[in-house]
Amino acid sequence: MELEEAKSKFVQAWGAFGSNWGINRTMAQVHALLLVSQEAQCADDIMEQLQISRGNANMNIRALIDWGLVYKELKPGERREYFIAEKDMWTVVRQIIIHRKKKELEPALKVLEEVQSVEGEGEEKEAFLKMIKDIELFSRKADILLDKLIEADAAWLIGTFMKMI
Amino acid sequence: MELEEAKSKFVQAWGAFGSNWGINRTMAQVHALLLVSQEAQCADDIMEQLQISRGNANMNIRALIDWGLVYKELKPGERREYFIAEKDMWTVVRQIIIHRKKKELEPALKVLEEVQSVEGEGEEKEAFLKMIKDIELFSRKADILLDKLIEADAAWLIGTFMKMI
DNA sequence: CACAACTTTCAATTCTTTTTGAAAATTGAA
DNA sequence: TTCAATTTTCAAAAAGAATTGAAAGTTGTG
Repeated sequence: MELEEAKSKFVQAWGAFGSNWGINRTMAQVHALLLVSQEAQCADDIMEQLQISRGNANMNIRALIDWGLVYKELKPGERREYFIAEKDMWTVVRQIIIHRKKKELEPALKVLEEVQSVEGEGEEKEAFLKMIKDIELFSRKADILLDKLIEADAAWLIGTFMKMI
Repeated sequence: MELEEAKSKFVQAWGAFGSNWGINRTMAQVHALLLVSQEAQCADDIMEQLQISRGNANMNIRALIDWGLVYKELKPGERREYFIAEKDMWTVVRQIIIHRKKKELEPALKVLEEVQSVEGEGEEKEAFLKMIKDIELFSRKADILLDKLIEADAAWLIGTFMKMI
């Protein structure tokens, strides 16, 4: 396989992979492209390589910067912005955890709390409350675990992982 | 809050939550509905409560059965099929892990292996290979960890969790 | 076998999300 | 300040995913 073919295959696969996990396909592709690019790329480079429009490129680059997965790189004497990906995988995963936890797990916990304010009594209500509390317990564990992961460094992570298995 | 209101709120929220994680909204809603239903429900019950068509209900019930999250319950002397949700949260999570791991993590690992067969030499190729191997290493760790989780029982899980934090 | 009760399928439709592209805004240099 | 280079915005269009509903299929009973 040629290098360019391999890169392209990786970019495509990463895009498909991302879209199954609730991450926009193009966003995942831009990220993958920057991961396998040695040089910082500008908007036009990305547009050309992925065959996407300027607006699309811009939106997804912004989102990636917002997620902490991509950085701007300014070249002296150039107006144009260049972009590079965060290449440390543990940092990448950590940033994704931070973002998705805030956007999805925390609101879910909020709903679980809210619906516990259900009134009245009876077997039906008790069964409902038990189920909700069960889910909440599980989610809180996940929440705490993710917090630990976020603040952990790679070495600790590997160590814990080894002990676990 | 009324019990019915609370149930409905939970069902809606669970649906939205699911769709952010690459799980069809209706599938998540059907699952949530069955989770908070004391009695087994038939297709018509589900159609009515979620206001969805027969085809939609059928497809998503099948998918849930396929994922191991819902079971059929046959009542003596009745043709009609009734459905109940798996209510043990750890089993629910485990089933989801099994399903998504097979559908997404394993194919990703396959791509990561494939693109390593890149030919030629040079700095660019080496950098690409390093990045891919890095991602593969990480993914393999996740793969092993998930396997452990799948075979773990709830008690072991809690224990490991406690040690971890 | 014939029938009614129920389930499954799938082409057409609807809904949702993503993408485009041109206009507006911003920026830095002269 | 003006201008050209560049980035950002956003309404409209396109693409993609989910849903409908009616027809076809299946199943158990008499």
